[in-house]
Amino acid sequence: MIRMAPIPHEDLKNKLVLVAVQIVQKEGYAGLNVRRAASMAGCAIGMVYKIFDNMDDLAIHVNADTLDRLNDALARPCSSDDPKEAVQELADRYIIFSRDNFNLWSMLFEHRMERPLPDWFRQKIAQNFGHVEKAMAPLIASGPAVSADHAKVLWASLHGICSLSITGKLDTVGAQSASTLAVEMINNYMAGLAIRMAGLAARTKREDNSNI
Amino acid sequence: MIRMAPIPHEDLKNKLVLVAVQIVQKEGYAGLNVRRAASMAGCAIGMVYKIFDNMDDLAIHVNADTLDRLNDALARPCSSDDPKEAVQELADRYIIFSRDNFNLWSMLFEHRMERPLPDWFRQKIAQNFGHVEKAMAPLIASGPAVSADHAKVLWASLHGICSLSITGKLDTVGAQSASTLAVEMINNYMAGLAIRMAGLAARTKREDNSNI
DNA sequence: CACCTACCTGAACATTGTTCAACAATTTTC
DNA sequence: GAAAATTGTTGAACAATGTTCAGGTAGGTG
Repeated sequence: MIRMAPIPHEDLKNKLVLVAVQIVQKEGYAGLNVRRAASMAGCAIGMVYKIFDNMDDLAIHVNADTLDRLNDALARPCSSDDPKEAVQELADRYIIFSRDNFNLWSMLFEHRMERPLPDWFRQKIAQNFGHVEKAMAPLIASGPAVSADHAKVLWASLHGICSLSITGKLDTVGAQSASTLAVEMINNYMAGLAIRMAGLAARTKREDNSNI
Repeated sequence: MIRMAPIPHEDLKNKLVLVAVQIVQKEGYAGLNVRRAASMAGCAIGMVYKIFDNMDDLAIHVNADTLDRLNDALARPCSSDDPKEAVQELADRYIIFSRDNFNLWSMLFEHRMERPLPDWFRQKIAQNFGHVEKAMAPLIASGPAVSADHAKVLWASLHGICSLSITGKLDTVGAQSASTLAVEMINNYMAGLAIRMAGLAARTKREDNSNI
């Protein structure tokens, strides 16, 4: 029985996630399995189970890495302060990311966990939403709670468009049309939102006046 | 070797899809496997492969059945002729369907095919979109092609909201909030669309006048 | 009745996730 | 320094899956 020199678990964990990401990137989630990850990381099968609860756990860590990368892409400051422009730019970055990292991005949604997502993972999701919230903030009069809801709507919608479009369920072709549809969605949503916000502001103002 | 009386393949095909639907309905896609489907349908494992190319093929047929049911739910006439009301009603039905048929609905998106979707399956998807297109048609001045795009945007967005919400990736709870977010999305999108349509109409009218 | 053909069967194989008894290295004890 | 105890690693072995195909069965044909 040849035995490897013991490696700090933290290092092996990083290595395993790294090779898993490489595998998924190249061949999709279907290409990922214990034996391959173990052999590429240079450890025994059993070690994978010392470090992760199971393959699902490893998969979650791959997804976490993807969310981190996506977060990096969204964290760069937008070129405009205008909410609509900024949101549009973020959407573009999202679409580009989903195209350039198709397999990893797909896995984020393909892979359904039986258990509820761990908290640290949900936080990474929230972090991504945060960028949209921030870009929208100037537009929303009613405070950050409402702003968060609008960000969720926009981001979930964007995801839906991206998802159906790229998986060929929209009878359209490729990321180009995802982009077109996303522009349409954001344009109309933001326009409608602006109108309704203006209406709200006017009503509030009238009420203020009548209170004097 | 006990041998069953020969059954017309069409009948066995229907039976296999039926039991597969039952399995997925009760235990999710993960609970579906050849042996179980075969034993529940009262046939040998090999027969499944005589009738379907592989498990993927069976899965597609389960998904097709789900799309048919969803289509039935959407096909009922809406209680209002107003596009916004009608679309809202369709969205509600969609959300209710996704909640009541969670496992089957999930499978529609969980299950990624390696090959492009067969044409007859894409047609079933298009059929579903058709209901939204029809409901929106009165609103859209520029003809059915554009109307189809708007329907796609709305429907894909709705799917995104539903999907992220129900799978717990929106930090919200359950179908109730999916519904709230969907209402918000449709309200704003339709409002924005109405504005921009009005703008387009006005511009077109001006151009008509200047041509006289 | 003997043969043939078509078709159904399930044992067998390959590939996976997962476990755990055996083993090697290191540390502790005397 | 040797023996024992502890710690940590290994990969064979198990169970569950998708898939195939040699072999068996029933009905048709002469």
